[in-house]
Amino acid sequence: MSGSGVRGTVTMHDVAAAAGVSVKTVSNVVNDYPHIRPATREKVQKAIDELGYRMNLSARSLRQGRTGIIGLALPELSLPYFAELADSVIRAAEARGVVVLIEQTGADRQHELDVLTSDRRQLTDGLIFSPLELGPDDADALKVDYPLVVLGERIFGGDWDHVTMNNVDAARAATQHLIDQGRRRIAVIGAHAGETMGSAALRVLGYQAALAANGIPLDPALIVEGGLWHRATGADCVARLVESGVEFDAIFGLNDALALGALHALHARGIDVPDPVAVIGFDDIEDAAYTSPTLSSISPGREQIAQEAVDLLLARIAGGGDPYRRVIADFTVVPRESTGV
Amino acid sequence: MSGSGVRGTVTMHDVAAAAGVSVKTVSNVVNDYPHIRPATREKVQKAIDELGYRMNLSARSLRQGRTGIIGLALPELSLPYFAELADSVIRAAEARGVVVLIEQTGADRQHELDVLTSDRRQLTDGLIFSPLELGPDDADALKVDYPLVVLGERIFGGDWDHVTMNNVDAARAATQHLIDQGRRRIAVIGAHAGETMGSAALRVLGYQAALAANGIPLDPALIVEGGLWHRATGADCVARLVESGVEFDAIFGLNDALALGALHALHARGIDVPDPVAVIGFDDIEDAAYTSPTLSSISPGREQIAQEAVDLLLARIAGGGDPYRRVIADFTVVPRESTGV
DNA sequence: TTGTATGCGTTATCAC
DNA sequence: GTGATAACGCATACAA
Repeated sequence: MSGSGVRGTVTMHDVAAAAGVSVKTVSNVVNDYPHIRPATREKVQKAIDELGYRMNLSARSLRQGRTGIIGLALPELSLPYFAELADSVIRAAEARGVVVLIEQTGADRQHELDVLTSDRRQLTDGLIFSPLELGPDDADALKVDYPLVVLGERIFGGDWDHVTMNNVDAARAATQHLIDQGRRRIAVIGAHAGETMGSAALRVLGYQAALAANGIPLDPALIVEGGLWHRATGADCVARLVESGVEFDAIFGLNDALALGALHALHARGIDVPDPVAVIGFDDIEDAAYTSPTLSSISPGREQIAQEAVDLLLARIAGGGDPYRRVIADFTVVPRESTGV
Repeated sequence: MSGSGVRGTVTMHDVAAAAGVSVKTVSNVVNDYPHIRPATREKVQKAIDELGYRMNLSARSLRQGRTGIIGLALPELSLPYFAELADSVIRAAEARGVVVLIEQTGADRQHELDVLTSDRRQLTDGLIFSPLELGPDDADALKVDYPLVVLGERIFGGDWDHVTMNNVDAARAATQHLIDQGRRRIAVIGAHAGETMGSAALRVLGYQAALAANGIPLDPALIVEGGLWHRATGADCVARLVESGVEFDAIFGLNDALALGALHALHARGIDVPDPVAVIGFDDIEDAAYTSPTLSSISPGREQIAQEAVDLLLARIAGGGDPYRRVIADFTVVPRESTGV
């Protein structure tokens, strides 16, 4: 009866006793230590099976100083892009034998700072961090003493690994796509006024570059501010755009949630898509393929980002003092009905 | 220099030495033990701050037999309903001082079974489990020796806590809502043929009950099978429905993803919503408020489900041998444009 | 109110 | 190739 059904009761000692070996030998077996006599291994395995032994991971963590858990800090899972990113990160982690602890920062600056120094960092071997509010001034806060991989381009050049995409080029490509469809009065929604390094600023830069490359004058009235990149913000941006009376024949949503909100607001006002107004988003979330009309977007290579991030983090955890790396994921333009393709 | 900046190097012993007390006293302070002399507490706190002491959670876990982590097993985060559920669970957990480890089962039966016996269960104090494939025959697999809260109504009457909603009544209300708008030929998409206990079966039951209560004959041709409740499945169901040539003036998507797929497929065929075809979904995901037209749905009290689940699990972890509970969350009908309201 | 000593289950360092 | 034993850092009887 001993231990059967009672959680965590069977220890290596029990297995060792049952198999007539020492605990070290049991440890060797469960850890696939190379030099074990087959007969010994078999004997131990038999005892393990019969007793239903499960390793106590807390004990192992204490001893090794590692938990086998990695942290993933992101704004919120109810934003489809981050839900899909989390999905990919969890899959990548599972394939590599680690599990993922998710923390939501709610796009709150203080919360983003807290997550870096939280007690929970004790529980994880490293952190994949996708900040939304921290900026260049917070670089010091990111100088932490555990393995860290930062997603996005908000903060450059620190002592940590970085996985991002080329926001400028991708936004330029999105804008160029609209221009290629004959659009000249292209509004961009979700801009962040004071920002210089965030995704918003970089994507607006790409937008401006595309206009310039095509000799299209930049009209500041077409750049619409919008804080949180939620659907509601996108709808609100379009409302303000329409009320302002400025003419436009296309909208570039700085992410898909904004673009979805835009589609909704345009529909509510009886403005058809793609004519007279074309719409493109950014992120290529699953929704984009199912809206009416379907939403053109930029696919940021989410799977690649997730895998690179996990690989970099695990390499860092494994202890390489390698130079910090900066991985730039590929993107592609995904044309759909909302841009008339 | 000792330990500063080097992770995990400062222990209770160091703090005790610095403060001139014993480790037990340090332990008392960090655990808010009531009877400590203020002067002592202050002295210890000062040493903690100066040394930058952080408790080693692995050591605590080993000692206490608890990790402070709860597991959440769900099909996949890229399904919006589950992403939003995870969001709510993480918030509820955080408010109660525990963190959440998410595992995706991919709606795969074997994977759902594996998650119940995985090594990872060693890492969590309990599990909130949302199965999609397990059925009544798998009840034995759910007889586990750790705290478990099951979401949904797939498996009844075991020795575990249960949080669900009244699927039958909710589906009846959804159907009744369509009937109230004058619909008589109501198709339902996403049905599961052999199933008797799952959400699909229960919701179809509610659908049938509503028809019967209104004297509307049941036409089997209006019940469309659809395995995975993804958007693509919803689109496919509608395609088959249209091709079958059967007349219909409304569609009840057994979840919102199916309904979104249906909206997409109807739009692609030039069939307007809500006239001639009204559509209602189930789950009330955020998307529903932003589709064109907006999607009527059933709100399942997701926040309530998450909080109840976490509370039940923590109570069970805390050790109550209380009788197993079954919590039924409230639902509401949310009428939007897709049903002509 | 605080200190001492022991053990949680594992891995690692040595011997043998 | 395998065994004895000492940590890992904390919580808790038990003692004082």
